[in-house]
Amino acid sequence: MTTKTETLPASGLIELLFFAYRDFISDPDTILGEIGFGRAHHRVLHFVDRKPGLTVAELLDLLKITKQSLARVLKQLVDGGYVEQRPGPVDRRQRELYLTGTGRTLIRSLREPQSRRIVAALEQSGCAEEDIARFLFAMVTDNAKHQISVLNAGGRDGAAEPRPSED
Amino acid sequence: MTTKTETLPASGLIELLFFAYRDFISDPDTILGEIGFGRAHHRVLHFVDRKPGLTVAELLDLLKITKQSLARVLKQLVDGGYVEQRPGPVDRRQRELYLTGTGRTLIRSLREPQSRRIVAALEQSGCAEEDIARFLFAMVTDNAKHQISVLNAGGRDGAAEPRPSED
DNA sequence: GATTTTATGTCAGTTATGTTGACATAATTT
DNA sequence: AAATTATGTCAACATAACTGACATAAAATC
Repeated sequence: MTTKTETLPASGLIELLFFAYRDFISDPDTILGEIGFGRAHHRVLHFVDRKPGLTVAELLDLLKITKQSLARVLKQLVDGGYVEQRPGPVDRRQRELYLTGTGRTLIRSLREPQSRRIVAALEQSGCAEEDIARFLFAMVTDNAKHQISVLNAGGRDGAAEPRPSED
Repeated sequence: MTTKTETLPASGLIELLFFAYRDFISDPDTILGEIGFGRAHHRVLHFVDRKPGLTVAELLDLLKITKQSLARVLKQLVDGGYVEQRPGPVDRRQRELYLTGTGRTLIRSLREPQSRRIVAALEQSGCAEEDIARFLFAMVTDNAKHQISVLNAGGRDGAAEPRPSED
């Protein structure tokens, strides 16, 4: 009789996710390192690009970090001319965040290798992007599901975005 | 004419990977936090469990961190009775690493919520585990592909594991 | 109009996890 | 006997997170 080695279902994917995410992140990390930035800057650039004009509070809610943590990287991004702050047109306490041309160039250069890697992986694996998207979407918490929906609904044309209660 | 918004292929997956990995990590993070450990401990526990008896050098190569970084968390894991070190039977300079019963219990409790989340996501998305596995495997670097293969080949029965050059 | 709440910023200290460089020890290899 | 290797350790440092406390200006409420 063999010794029973308890293996949970789908545990192979646990390890694969670790490696995949690590390598997925490494390309932009290299670029960021060269200009003295890190992942924190990357995330800010990403979301400001995804929703131009979003406020500091909205960004904090997406990143799930404290304002003190955000302040440091945001200051560096503003000082470096990657991000612009404008007072909110309706509530002047708010700071709306926008990427500058430089900021847009940087986020594009960070996304490029990631896009390449994903496209290559889709091809190599023969998987459909939609399937992977559905799986990854199903992996996130309900709160994140909602946030992603809002981002994809796109605040481009003033679609009245109802801001539901967030607890 | 509308302003052209450059969007790279598969860029939706970039954001989804960020959210999915963050939420995937959060369950074990909570458990770890309660006993004063972090992700670094998690990773060590995972790989020692995956390949019982692996050496410090092998672990460093999997984690891609320096020995000084590893030393800190490894010491805590050994002192806490989660990991055991035994001199290598053939080369007594090496330290083979093994989980104790406590260590195995802990890594199982960390894997459980992750397994649950993955299983639920597979069901919700209607995706096959094999497809996701193929995609994630395709996402990693060649070096990691090799490491994963070795781990899955399983060093259980003395299969002579050829250790190829690693540069 | 005065008070309270809100959005944001800032100062100071702490923690987790990584880094580099230098050196020590014991065991193996040459 | 000498050199190399596997591991450990000391010290200093960086990044990105954290908590707690307080400041300011604008908006909302009483």
